[in-house]
Parts: sequence; C-alpha cells; structure tokens
Amino acid sequence: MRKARKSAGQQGASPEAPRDVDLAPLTSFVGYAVRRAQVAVFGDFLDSLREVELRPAQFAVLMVISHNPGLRQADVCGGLGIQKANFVPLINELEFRGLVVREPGVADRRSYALHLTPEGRTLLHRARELQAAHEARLTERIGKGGRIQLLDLLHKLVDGHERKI
Amino acid sequence: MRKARKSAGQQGASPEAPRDVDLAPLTSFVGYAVRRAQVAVFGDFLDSLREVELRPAQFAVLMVISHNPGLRQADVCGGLGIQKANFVPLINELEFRGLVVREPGVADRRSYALHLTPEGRTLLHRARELQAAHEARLTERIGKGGRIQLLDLLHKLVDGHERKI
DNA sequence: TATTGTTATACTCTATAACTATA
DNA sequence: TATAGTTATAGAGTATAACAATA
Repeated sequence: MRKARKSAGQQGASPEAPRDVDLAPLTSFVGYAVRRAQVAVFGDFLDSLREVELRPAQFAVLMVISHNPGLRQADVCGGLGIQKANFVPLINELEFRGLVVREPGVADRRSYALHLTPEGRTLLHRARELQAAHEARLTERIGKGGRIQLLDLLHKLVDGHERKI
Repeated sequence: MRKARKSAGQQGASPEAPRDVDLAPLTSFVGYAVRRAQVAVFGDFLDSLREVELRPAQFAVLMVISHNPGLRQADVCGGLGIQKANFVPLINELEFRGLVVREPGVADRRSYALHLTPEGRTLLHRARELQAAHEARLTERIGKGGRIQLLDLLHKLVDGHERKI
C-alpha cells in the first residue's frame, strides 16, 4: 500500500532520510479513503479530458444540458448542487467557448433556456469517449462487479444527505 | 434516488416550477459517485467534529503526529500528500491552539520534530470519539460488511496513483 | 413578496516559485 | 548542490449578501 522508501526499514535508522509514516488508523476510515479516492479519480479524469479542456464540473454541466435541453440555470444548479452565484462564471466560460447558448426564456423572461450548440454536441461526444476510457481504466482496477458494488455502496452512503457537488 | 419535487410528474408541466433534472448518466460514473460521496461524508464529518473545531486535514495531521511522534513537517506532508508550503499555516494554527509543538531538530537543525501537547492528546481523544460516532453513522448506511467492501474497493482504486489528500 | 440571474466578496484548498538557513 | 521550512502569490472551489428585472 505505502510507497517503498529508500530505507525500507521500520524507522529511525538514519536521521536525515525521510521517515516512514504510519497512516494505519486513517486508512481504515471511510472518509479518508473516499477523499483519497476522489483526489486520485479526479486527477485521472483531468488527465483523460485534457484534450477537450473540460474539468469535472464543466463536463457534468454539459452532460446535464445535453440530457435536459432547455433547462434553466437554476435547474442545473439544483440538480448538481451548485450555488447559482458560482454557476455564472462556469456557464459564462462554456458560452464564451461556443459550447452552450443561453436562449431567452419564453414563459418567464427572468430565466434562460440552456442548450448545447452543434460545437458543444461535438465536443461532448469526444469528451464522452475520453470519459469512457477513463471509466474503463478505473474498472480495470476493481473489476466490473467491483464497479457495480462500489456505485451501489457510494449511492447508499449519499442517500439522505442533501449536498451534491 | 432523486429528491421528490413539488410536481412529481415527468417534466414540462408548468413553466415556472423547477424542472426535474435527469442526472441518469452521471450517477453511473464512478468519478461523480465518489465526488458526491466525498462531499456528503465530509459534510457529516464537519458537523460531527464541530465541538472540537477540527477539519478533516487537521484531524488527519493530529492522528499522524500522534502515531508517529517526532515526525518532521516534510514527513507529514509526504505521508498525507500535502504541499510543504500549504502545511505551514495548518501546523501554525495547531501550534497556536496549543495542540502541537515544534521541537527543534537534534540531528538536523533545519527541521522540527512534531509532538502533541497534553492538550493536543486530550482534544484528539475526544475527536476520535466523535469520529467514531461519525464512522458508525456511515456504517449504518452500508452495513459492516459493506464498509469493509467499500474500503477495499477504494484502496484498489487509489493503488498506483500518487496523489493523496 | 418571491424568484432568476447577477455582482461582489470572502474563505478554504491547492500549486508554484523563490527565499533562508542549514546540510 | 540539495533539503527543511518559510513566504508570497495565484488559481480553483465554495458560501453568503445584495441588487435589478420579472413574476
């Protein structure tokens, strides 16, 4: 589990070499394990989608708009658990890049209906390919059955909590 | 899975009510599930340890120092995957609160040996009680066997990656 | 009066470069 | 020259309050 050091011995041998650190109790805590996994998985995701320059939240927003065209900003925020104030710069950038359009709301003139542009659809298609490869890499580590188990356990863990992203 | 809305119908009924958002593909992605779980678990952790005013990283640092007394800052950073520059304000606050002492290094005068103070040990003891209750709450959701499975799957997911906290 | 989108702001976390004092 | 700790800084992510336009 721990990365092997130069001095593989237990500890305290030479004073100037980095000491082996015992993380024993921490690694048995669900919170610590979930956090480490999240950092590792997001790192792999970032590397995997470098080509399309999408961060996890941007990818999630494009996915949600793609599957729910015409959604208002408040709906996306509610679904993904993003503060509406923090959503503005995010959607601004996606619109500036020509991936999303804010169409004026028809029934409610306060709101916008969000849609993917053709460029947004094309980029998301490529992003989904890259994400699938990322997902496959994760599945290699835990097996197909392990992945189903993991998703089930994580969903159960979140159930009843309100926060999302 | 999704929280029930006022208008439980599929969608598009009344234009001013919040629309039901379909997160279907996202929720089947390991990265999204891990992230949502991490946010939910950290939220519960923060609530649980409010009494001792310890955030996850502070708790992890106290645990590591407690189990590896005399560790240098660089060792803690290496073990937990924290940048040494970002560790400074963290350990500063713990020292300012009287939970940790930086003892001058004996063999290497560039470094400090980190130790818990008696107050630090007392607070960590209480923190571990609160953390155990938090852990038990999580275990209620997934069962004892589910917890073991989850830890195993998350460890396998992280194995081979370098990043930590 | 309430809501949509917006601005401003602040606080945390993370990442990098450069400095000092030691080695 | 390399390392331990430090400072400064910049970028994300997240949270709240307040505003204009509209409902």
